[in-house]
Amino acid sequence: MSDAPVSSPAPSSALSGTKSMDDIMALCKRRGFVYQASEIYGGINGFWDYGPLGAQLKKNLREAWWEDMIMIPCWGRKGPGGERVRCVPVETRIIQHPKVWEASGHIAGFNDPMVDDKETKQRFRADHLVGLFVPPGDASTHDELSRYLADDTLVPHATFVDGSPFEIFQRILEDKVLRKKLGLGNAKACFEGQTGGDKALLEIETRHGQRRAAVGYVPLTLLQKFNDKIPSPFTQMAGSLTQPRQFNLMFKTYIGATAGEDDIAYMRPETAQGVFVQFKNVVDTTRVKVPFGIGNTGTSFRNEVTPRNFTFRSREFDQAELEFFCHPSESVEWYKFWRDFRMEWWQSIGLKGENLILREHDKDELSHYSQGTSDVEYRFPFTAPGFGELEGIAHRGDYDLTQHQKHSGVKLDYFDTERGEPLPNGSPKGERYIPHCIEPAAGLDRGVLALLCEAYTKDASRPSPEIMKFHPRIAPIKAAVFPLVNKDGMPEVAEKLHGELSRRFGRQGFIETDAKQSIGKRYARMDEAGCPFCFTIDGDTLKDQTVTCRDRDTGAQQRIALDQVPAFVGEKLGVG
RNA sequence: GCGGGCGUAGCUCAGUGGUAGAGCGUCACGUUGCCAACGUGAAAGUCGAGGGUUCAAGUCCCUUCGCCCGCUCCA
Repeated sequence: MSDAPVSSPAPSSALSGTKSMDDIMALCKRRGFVYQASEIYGGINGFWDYGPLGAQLKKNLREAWWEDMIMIPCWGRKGPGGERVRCVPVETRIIQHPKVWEASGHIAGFNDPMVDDKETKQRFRADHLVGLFVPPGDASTHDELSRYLADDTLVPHATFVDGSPFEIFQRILEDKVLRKKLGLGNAKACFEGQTGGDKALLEIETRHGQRRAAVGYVPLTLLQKFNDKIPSPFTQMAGSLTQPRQFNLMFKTYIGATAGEDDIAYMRPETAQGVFVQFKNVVDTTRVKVPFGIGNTGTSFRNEVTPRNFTFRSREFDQAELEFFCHPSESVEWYKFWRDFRMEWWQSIGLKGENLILREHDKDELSHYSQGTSDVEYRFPFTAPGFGELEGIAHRGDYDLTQHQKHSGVKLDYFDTERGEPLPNGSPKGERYIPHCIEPAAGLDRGVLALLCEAYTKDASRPSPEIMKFHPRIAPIKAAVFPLVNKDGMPEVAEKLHGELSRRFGRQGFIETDAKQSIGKRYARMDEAGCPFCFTIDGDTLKDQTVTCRDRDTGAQQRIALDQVPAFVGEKLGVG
């Protein structure tokens, strides 16, 4: 932490789980952090706006990310190879060629058909439905049974959703009670060695004698044709399942004024693909050398099934993503490097303590192409005692560049002039490869929400019980200047100091001043808004040129020289 | 999409079918001597929206929208 650019506030010991989300939401509205979108029209489900303080808070978070990831990556630290980390930005469009989303897998992956069981009110993904298929005639070979699964002609004898075909297969083998319930006699595994993840073969006894049966995924086409005949996985009764319904998680739009079906485009569900699509241009035009990163920030859209939990699962949200490209042999080292740095970074802006965790995904949780994924997770009041994801750091291998190379027909490999056997003239021969990619992908709106939840503090012993303890670096209001009373020359001194602080720090956040009402009330207002420091001009200021500096978190006061105030603020904000 | 809860001033909430209320906050004026001080005054509401019952609806009924909680979902 010694190279972190700013000093840290006192760690907050309060667990998020003990804070009230209702209180936090009320304060967010009252102080202008978060408003409901389109509120005067009744609001619109899944969308939230930021008020003045929220907008500045989010801007500070985005800029902290930009500074520490792009301009001076990792606070100037060296990467695993001993060189400084190098990153460049791009800014890519929300709307891309529709093929981008075919290549990335989002159009397929974000269109999961769902089925509801009308009896039990349960919903499941249609492609998770596993059936036990008992053919009417004899089907003794793997191929013959497989044909039934692909044929869409055989209605399953029973269905399941909580497991892979192989797991269901094992359950049927081992569970006598289940077999009885399904009207089956003895069962044993057959075709040893041919059982696999997506189908498995059983030898069973039924009323009609010895049969061979298959366990496999129920094809979608079969569900559409026979869904009134397919038994519910929850009751094994037919007739209670709905038709498979598309849940379109991609936002669709139309390009051009005479929009028709040919003009369909999609709003991006993540900013990362913009980087992969421009990878070749960045390499060709900016003299970057692997290893290096490309950062991209901006708005993304997902038609969440159920937007919930304040701004946590909004349908429109901002991301800050870095795609870091490296040689395959160094990728695991870089993955660990970024994983650890990103955790440290969130801690550096105030998410201290046990509410923040780094969670390494289990092997079976990983995408098929990933060699490692970690989440930085925060214990929100609404997830406690569980955690919600703020950022995912994924080892994506060469998956994305390979996909786009395949779909676009454009070569996306990289010629590394510093690798390969030395040539007779001493220079390396060079090596051509598709770089591996490490992706730290942060949610900015979730980050803001975590900062709000972490900052929110209720302290009944204080005259103003609600305090937003933002880290000075991200606090939307940086400082406030008050005349103790609105006379005797104090307002003039306050005005001068306010002007000076505004000139020096007004780019980082608001500098407030207020001469109305009691000093306690003015302090209290700043506590709720999360202003870390208040400077008060009093009678002594006129005599000895000192002011009171009041600390938000403790309420403690110290006197400092009037002309030292800008230096004091600069040091606390880390901008000298 | 299902089930439950809620929706009255900026916030927190009272409100028995019969005049729209309180506290806090906000603003103005006065006062002021370091923690939501005090006094006086003011602004602020289509009672979420639409329809119905009634002489009369914030209150009863129906529909709808939004928020919260639990399911479901989150490549």
